[in-house]
Amino acid sequence: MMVESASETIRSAPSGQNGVGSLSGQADGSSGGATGTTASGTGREVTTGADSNGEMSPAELLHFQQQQALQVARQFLLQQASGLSSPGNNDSKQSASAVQVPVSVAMMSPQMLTPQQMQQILSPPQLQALLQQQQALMLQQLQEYYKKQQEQLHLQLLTQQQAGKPQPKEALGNKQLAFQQQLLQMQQLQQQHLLNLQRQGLVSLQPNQASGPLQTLPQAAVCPTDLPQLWKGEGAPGQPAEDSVKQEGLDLTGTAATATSFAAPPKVSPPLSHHTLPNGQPTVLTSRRDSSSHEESPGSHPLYGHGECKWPGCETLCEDLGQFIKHLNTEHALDDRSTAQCRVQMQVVQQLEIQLAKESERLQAMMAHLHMRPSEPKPFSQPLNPVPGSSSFSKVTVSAADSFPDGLVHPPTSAAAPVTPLRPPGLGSASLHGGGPARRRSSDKFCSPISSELAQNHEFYKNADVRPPFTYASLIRQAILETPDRQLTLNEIYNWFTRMFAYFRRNTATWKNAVRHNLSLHKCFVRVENVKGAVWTVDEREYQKRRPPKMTGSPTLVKNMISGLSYGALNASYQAALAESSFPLLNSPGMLNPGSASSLLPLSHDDVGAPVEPLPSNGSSSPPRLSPPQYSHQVQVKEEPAEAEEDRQPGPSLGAPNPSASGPPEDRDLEEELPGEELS
DNA sequence: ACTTAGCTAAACAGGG
DNA sequence: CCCCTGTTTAGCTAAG
Repeated sequence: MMVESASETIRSAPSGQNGVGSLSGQADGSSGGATGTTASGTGREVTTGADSNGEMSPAELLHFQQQQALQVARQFLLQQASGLSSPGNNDSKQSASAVQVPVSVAMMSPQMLTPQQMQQILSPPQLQALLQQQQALMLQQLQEYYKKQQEQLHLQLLTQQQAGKPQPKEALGNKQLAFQQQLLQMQQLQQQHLLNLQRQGLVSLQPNQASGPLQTLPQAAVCPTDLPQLWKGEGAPGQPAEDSVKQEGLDLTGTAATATSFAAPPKVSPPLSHHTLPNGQPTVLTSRRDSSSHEESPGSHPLYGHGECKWPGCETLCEDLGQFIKHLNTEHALDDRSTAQCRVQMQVVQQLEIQLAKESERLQAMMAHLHMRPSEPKPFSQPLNPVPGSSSFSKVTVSAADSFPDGLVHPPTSAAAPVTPLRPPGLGSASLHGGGPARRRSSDKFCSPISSELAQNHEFYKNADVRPPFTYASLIRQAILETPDRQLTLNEIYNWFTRMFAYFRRNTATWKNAVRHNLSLHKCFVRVENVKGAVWTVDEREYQKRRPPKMTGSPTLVKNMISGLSYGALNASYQAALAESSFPLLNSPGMLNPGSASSLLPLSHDDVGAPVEPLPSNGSSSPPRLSPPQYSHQVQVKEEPAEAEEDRQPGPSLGAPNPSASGPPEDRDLEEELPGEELS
């Protein structure tokens, strides 16, 4: 009894790490604290600084403020540049979790909770590519922006000083006002970054924190209507030109040359995919038209859904599309307000992108830390395809939208808008909800053939401390089936686990116990006495027995899968299915390109939980299915165990290199090590 | 509400 | 005695 309670606590710990269960709660609390302090701390400094210095001369005051602001700005830059290392990981979960992802999500949704999960979804290469882009962009932007700001501030300062004395109080007041505005802008910017940091950084605290600091800002920042002023007229006092300059500074394409002190690592290819949008106006127009023209063709409109207007902050009910259109034209016409809102939205998107970039960066760091092998870098080299911002974190969006201050003009990065299903996590779905311990049952069973997922991401699992979305049983089976003779000693199974998954390099007592437990518990695992000792084999029949019922029948599920998957997912699934058999052979784990996948021949599909396998007959259109019959797969006999299992293996046939009977168990170890998977 | 599957913890036994 | 391997029981959670 006592023990039990103890175990309880213990258990909770690990699960906590997984972080799934506690997504929002935990995230908010912990990370929030950490980041929050920093963030708000800095933010306040600036603010208070300004307030408290009332006694100084105006010029001094300004100077002081300026210095402070700049300092803060620098800090941010630094943080941005180096802060990736921060271990925090919650925030991503949070954002992800909260989201109500659109379509694509259906498939991948669950995954995104943890950063790890997110990573899973996005696939390392994608993340990396994205990350690189974003990171470069971000740095550039920041650099430029801050530089401009500095220039501007100096200019103002100068102006003020020159005119200072003779100037009447009024004038000075105006200038100060203008300056304040600028400062404000800067603060906003900072806030934004803070937000970012918070989000990415770790935990979240998002809600609280995010809103916290922002709220401290003058409402103007948040108020859409005021936004235009900020970017349009903020320079009022004096230099219209400067405004534009400033804006451009943010522009990605902006001359990189400007990058000075921070010499942003020019990594990545240039700012590629982003187009420059000089000002808000054009942008607005563009985005608007775009959205209306491309997505909605039939009777729908991207801004219209569930009978209401989805314009940010507007939830006006509209009975039909026509009415909505009317509403759109009247309420959201091209005016300052709409423009401002649009800009805010742009920022939201950008923030998301930045966040994604950060998460990616973190992933990269994690992988690096885990000795990602050199081969990994591949992704980097081809940062080309601008992975469409897979910004499906709606939660973030929401909060951001609400509170986002303005201050920057960014390219719309249209990419982010259309949430494109990055990768069919057909597999990943499992762990999605899988909170802590892996309640991945569903995925395991239906949608993700373990081998396929592994094939695609084994590199990832190998290096990232992410719990694989499969049950122990399926993993064990996979381990066994992967070997030529389809049998493994317990110790070999352990080795496989640790070799294949970074996750299983920790908490060994726990998972080993689980492995043993599973071996004993499930009939599908047959222990065979061997000369050398005992080995474990898989009784496919038994194994299949236990899972069939699941999704076979559920048409809805299948449907969902299909629809949710979209072609991309489908591809993946299909690929996965194909890949299954040839797991070891797969090489490009992280990437999914159908093309290559198709090249693989479906040897057999052993897989696991394969969704469809059990009931091929169900007429439903199951995407991935391969010909059912052949799943005889390679399980061929092992040397002596002629146990029950072999009934069904038809024949060695297909590609399985069958070592067949001859393999001395002893060697297994060796063999096992090298086989394909390692080689990849 | 109930059942099932899966995970974790732990006790226990046998063998080396 | 310790460790490893297996087996078994129990509690808990998520999902159906």
